[in-house]
Amino acid sequence: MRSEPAPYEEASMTDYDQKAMEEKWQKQWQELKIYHFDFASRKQPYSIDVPPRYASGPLHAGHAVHYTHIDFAARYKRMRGYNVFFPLCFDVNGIPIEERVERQLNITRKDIDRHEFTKLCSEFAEKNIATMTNQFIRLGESMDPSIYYQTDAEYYRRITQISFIELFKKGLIYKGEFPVNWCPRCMTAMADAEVVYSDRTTKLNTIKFYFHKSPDKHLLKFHGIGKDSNGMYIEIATTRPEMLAACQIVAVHPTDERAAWLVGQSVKVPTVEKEVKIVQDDAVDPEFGTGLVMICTVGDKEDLNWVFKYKLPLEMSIDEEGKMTAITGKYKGMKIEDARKTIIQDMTQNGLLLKQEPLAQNVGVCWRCKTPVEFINAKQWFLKTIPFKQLVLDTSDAMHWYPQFMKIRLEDWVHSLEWDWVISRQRYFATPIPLWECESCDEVVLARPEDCYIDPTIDKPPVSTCPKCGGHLKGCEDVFDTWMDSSISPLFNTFWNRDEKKFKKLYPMSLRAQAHDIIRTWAFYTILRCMLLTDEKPFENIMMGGFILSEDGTPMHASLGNVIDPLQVIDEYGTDAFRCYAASCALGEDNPFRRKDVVRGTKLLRKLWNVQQFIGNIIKEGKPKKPKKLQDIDQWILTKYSKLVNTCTKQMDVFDYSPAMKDIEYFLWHELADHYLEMIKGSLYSKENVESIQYTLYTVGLGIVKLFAPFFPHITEEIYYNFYKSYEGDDSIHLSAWPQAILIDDEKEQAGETVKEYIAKVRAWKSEQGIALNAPIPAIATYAPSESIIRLKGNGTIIFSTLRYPATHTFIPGKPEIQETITAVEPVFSKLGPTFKNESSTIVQWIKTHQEELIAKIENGTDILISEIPGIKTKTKEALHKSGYLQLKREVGLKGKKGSTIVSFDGFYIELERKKP
RNA sequence: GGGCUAGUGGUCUAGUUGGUUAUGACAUCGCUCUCACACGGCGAAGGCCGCCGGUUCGAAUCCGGCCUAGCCCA
Repeated sequence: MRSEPAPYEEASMTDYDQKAMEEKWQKQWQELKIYHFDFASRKQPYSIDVPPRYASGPLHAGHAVHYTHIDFAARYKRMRGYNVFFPLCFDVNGIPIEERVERQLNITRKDIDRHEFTKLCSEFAEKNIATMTNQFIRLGESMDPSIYYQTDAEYYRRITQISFIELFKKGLIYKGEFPVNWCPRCMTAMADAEVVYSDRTTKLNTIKFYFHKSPDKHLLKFHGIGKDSNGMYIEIATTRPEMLAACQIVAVHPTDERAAWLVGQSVKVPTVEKEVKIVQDDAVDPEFGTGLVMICTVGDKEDLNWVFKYKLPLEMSIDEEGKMTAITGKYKGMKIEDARKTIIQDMTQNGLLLKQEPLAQNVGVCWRCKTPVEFINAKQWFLKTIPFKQLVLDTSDAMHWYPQFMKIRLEDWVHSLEWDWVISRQRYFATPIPLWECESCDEVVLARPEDCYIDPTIDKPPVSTCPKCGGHLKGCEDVFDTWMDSSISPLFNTFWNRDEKKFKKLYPMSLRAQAHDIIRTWAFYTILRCMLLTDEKPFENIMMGGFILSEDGTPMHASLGNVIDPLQVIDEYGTDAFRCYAASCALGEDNPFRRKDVVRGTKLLRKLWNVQQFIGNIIKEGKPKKPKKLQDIDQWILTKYSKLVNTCTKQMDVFDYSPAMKDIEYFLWHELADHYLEMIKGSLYSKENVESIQYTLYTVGLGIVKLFAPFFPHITEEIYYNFYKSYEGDDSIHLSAWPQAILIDDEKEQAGETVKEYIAKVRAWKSEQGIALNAPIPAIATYAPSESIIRLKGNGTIIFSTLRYPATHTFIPGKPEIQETITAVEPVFSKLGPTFKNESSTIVQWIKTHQEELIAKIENGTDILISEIPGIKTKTKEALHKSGYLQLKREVGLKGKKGSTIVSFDGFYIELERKKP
């Protein structure tokens, strides 16, 4: 059981039902189609390359926050007068969907007809799309369904295929070999997602590798080096002795004491006629086995990294049936397990095996049959990537990254690239690769672009036989990596290859929004593909969302049961409140889900609602006109408001939502509600300066609703309809113009601040004294420096009515005749430090320990020369107090004039009639 | 193992051209129903700013090392 505040429905507030209100607007916005991108518009487009949501399941809170961040941008830009392109879209191709379908139905894709299977995948995805479309609406996202797309539709796959054909014609596509995860039992290639990990115990075998040329005997003092009648050898521990034939290299850690002697030597691989070199490498774990590692192609993923680092040949010791290949010599054709047993027997007989010990191991196995996964070589299609590293880096430099540091991740990734992009998959549910191959001569026949979308497993090639040798043409059964589809989203969105006019208008797109986990995929591949096809960057700005973790700070995982359903949160607190949490997440940073911030959102919304009720009541007679003269306090709040508009606009421009919302919130809650509204109430009830106040309240009230509109679309729309729409005329606040600064007057702002502080201090004092805030105060006079008195006098009405001062109260420049005592003397560090450097700590120490002496001297009007302080060598004639090295803390004695009491706050002294006993 | 990011009262969080007295929220404890809001207002208590070292007169802030967490490493 959670103990939580009562749901908002039970709130005692009248006319405020967030849930009903949100439903009402969600429905109405759909009917009014207010988020429609208008191709005919003359407004400048702001186009957003939205992440097409992957259709493998419903949205969780993390997705909800990401899309909400994008929605903030869309709504803000709409109010700034842009024609916003914000498509509703889904990514549908790919392995994860295949995998979910297989698991759900407990089948493999090979169990049924290929096209039957893709149909099941499609149906599965459609259900999720329907669910998510509804989720987007409930989240208040302003996506436009009229520019909808999904990546598995023929209209989209067609563009994927055409883009491939163009790249092929440019000579950027080639066929090569590449290792894939392979289940030897199911005889199928596997995605990483299909590999599960399982703990099992295996045997670690320590094997002799003889030196090619026996080195110096002193090496024998090191561990892992031995000698027998056949010569000197190194000891290597391995769990996969059957892979010895594929051994390419032996590695040792560079800090290993043996490294200097071993690196560069050659050793003989047991059981096969082969010599390999010893190298040093950081990735070796010196603690594992003997600290010497044999690197095979390809035992595991780590081996693959070494293969590319040292450019080793891709030799395979295991074939697709899980049998040993020809390179293993006498073990050829054996099953893996049998080969391992036999080779161990052989090595034992030949004295090559030193020891065998049990080892707990975490191995990758096929999720279905639990057979350990192997790597085998498969024919794959590649897109040339390595030659374009610099092109991608230059392009990323030409874009604005938010936050900036995310660009470093892309750069790191690009620098670490070792091989080209494998774009083919041995899969079904994805875009078919649009080509045929000759069964006799391997000639490739491409599809004609005008024939796309095309499925070579069904459709006929453009020519009936191989143009080269007349052989039979076989349709390509491989499909594209899903990133081949999604990495052309900017091209699809902008009508590339379909409508040159629209393309020119929309490309490059204004904004790419995505999360940081797919920088190396989506961001990288998009930049690469789009540059290769258009020679221009795909977008101007890229905004990178962080990760949303579960409430305890761990990542959300279905298996951990900690996935947060945004709709549940919305059901409980409302969409606008959820969006308050979303806004509180800084861009690019990982954030745990904070229920408290949602609850806080409900409070903020309520405050906004209440303030607007108050304002609405005051402006109900009509749209106030700008009066000839605005009272000071109105100019003060208008200046504050204008400055808020300026900072907030700057923040929204760079997606700094969290500080923007905080600033608006602070203004609303404190400056406007706590101070301004309280200050003007008195005038309002006594009908003074009403026009000035009405104008100010209308301007600031409407402005605040507009500033909040991108964050809280529902409540702001409701308030707009209730109080402002009849005067403003825009059909929706979301179609209205973003506010502008209307008055910046620093002098009036200062005056207002003085009055605000004065009133706040007196109100706080009343509260402390237990005096009701609306009770009169017997204040006789206020003393303050003359510039403060001028400011206070200029706002006399406000002060008298707010604080309920008697009409006889007067403002007097200067100080009253009171007893003022110095209570403490403090050093001014920022002045002492730079002047006296090393000696400043001595001075500070002395000040702290000689308080009474100092206070006495200062009160007498004398001072202390710095040179008088013991231990000070600096020659200076400066005095501590007069030269400004001290700050005095004063207290006002309560003994004022007869019959009165003095209260003081910094700089103000208020003389009060003494309470009658 | 590598890259990036974060580590601040019980919980969450703001805070970089270095200035000694670190922001706010939630929770806790006082006081207070005042004509938009008691789901409000006023106030109090609560911190070796992850750890260690360095630079500096002075470090949450700059530098180095370490620990912990998140994402990515085809």
